Amino acid sequence: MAFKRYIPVESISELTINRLSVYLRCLDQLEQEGVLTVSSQELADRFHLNSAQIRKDLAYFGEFGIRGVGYNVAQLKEHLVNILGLNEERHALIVGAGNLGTALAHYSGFNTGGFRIVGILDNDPKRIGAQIPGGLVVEDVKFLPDIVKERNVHIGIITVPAAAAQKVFDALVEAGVQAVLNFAPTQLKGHPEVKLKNVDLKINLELLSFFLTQAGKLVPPA
Amino acid sequence: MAFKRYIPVESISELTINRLSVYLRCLDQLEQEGVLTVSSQELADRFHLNSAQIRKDLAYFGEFGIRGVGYNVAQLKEHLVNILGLNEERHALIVGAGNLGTALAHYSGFNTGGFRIVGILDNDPKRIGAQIPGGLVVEDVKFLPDIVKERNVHIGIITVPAAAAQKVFDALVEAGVQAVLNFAPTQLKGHPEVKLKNVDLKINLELLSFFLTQAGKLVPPA
DNA sequence: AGGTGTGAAGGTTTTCACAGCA
DNA sequence: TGCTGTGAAAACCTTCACACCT
Repeated sequence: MAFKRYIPVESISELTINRLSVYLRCLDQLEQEGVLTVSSQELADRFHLNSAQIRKDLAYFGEFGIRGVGYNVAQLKEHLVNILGLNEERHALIVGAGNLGTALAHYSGFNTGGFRIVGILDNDPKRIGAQIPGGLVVEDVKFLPDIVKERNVHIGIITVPAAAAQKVFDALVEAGVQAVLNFAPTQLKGHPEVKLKNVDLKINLELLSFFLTQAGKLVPPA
Repeated sequence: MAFKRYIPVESISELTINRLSVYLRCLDQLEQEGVLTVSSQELADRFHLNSAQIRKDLAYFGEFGIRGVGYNVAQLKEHLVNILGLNEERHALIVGAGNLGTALAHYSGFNTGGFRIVGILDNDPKRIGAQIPGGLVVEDVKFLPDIVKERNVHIGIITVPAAAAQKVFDALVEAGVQAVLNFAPTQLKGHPEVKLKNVDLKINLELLSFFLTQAGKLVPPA
């Protein structure tokens, strides 16, 4: 391997990082099937991806393949786990014990593979004390700062209504959380030192609605 | 307005369509505050967007502004609602009555603003018949084709485990559904005539984990 | 004056295509 | 031979900057 100049991680696109997760899912499946080695072309054909893109994405982080052969499935999987930081357990705290927050608290995807929900908070006395399947109990949001420190929370998850989201975000940042996943449909004012990722589920429905409505139509040009 | 050559809707980026939804949220908020008129610059400042991008996104669909003034909030909102097809009610069917599916069935974001969940299906006898808050009852997935036709389902929502997702997707397509939102963490083989949108919630957590792990680190260059 | 609509410039991401290595 | 890793090209997306209109 030739000498390499190093670049900061911030210069890698989120699109690339998201695809690493996708590759990880694919490798999981191949491993379960007992496949030991896979080429970028096989991966691409099997999972409807682009082989050059796979190789480029991986090349940001090292040289993991063997020319003429491909990638060792187990090894590449481990590399991806390390790159994504999934080797150490991440603690997440949910704020907002409505439908979505409650569902995420016992959603298997959020309690496996390196992640654990360590608490769920609300400000509504009717919700505080409620049992969540999986063992959690809804706690009062006023304890947020203590909980973040005591339970070593890395990631905050906002599932409160839009109007309350900014206050919750500020409180999470103030308490020292480094990363936040926001499900509230509102544009939060960002603290630059905290990584914020917005997920508006309804946007996806609206996108589908757009295609249902507009299919085959013509619109003015750019 | 000058003559315009028309372009197919397919040539407009999903990124643009997603931003239309964001603009709609912003306009909702401005309308609630009683703001009647807004310029692209004001919108951008207020919600941390880019004014040129707002104007370009809107320009795909027509000329909605008044030079020297800006946009009429109520009018622009109505234009966006029409563009996104939210003026007519969209029927969605959830397949998979686990945590996530159940939560989405009574998630307010999925039962307002043009959308209505008209059913939730599962293949597990222990779940079939269960009451969902909001009035739905879990039904047997074997009735999927009939339900799609009888209830005029436009959008399928897949919340089954990854291993079952492809079969559910094929069944939805077979039944005549035109658009599908897939929450299962797997790469579905697409039927080209059906719009498929994947949402893997865990990918977002993994992205945050990546930034927590890699913050400030250096990696080999592209 | 003031803000839209839009060509053109600039930046980013994807894809191509092949040198080089196992 | 066969596949990786990677410059170069192509495609795509964002931002600039200003002509034009109200």
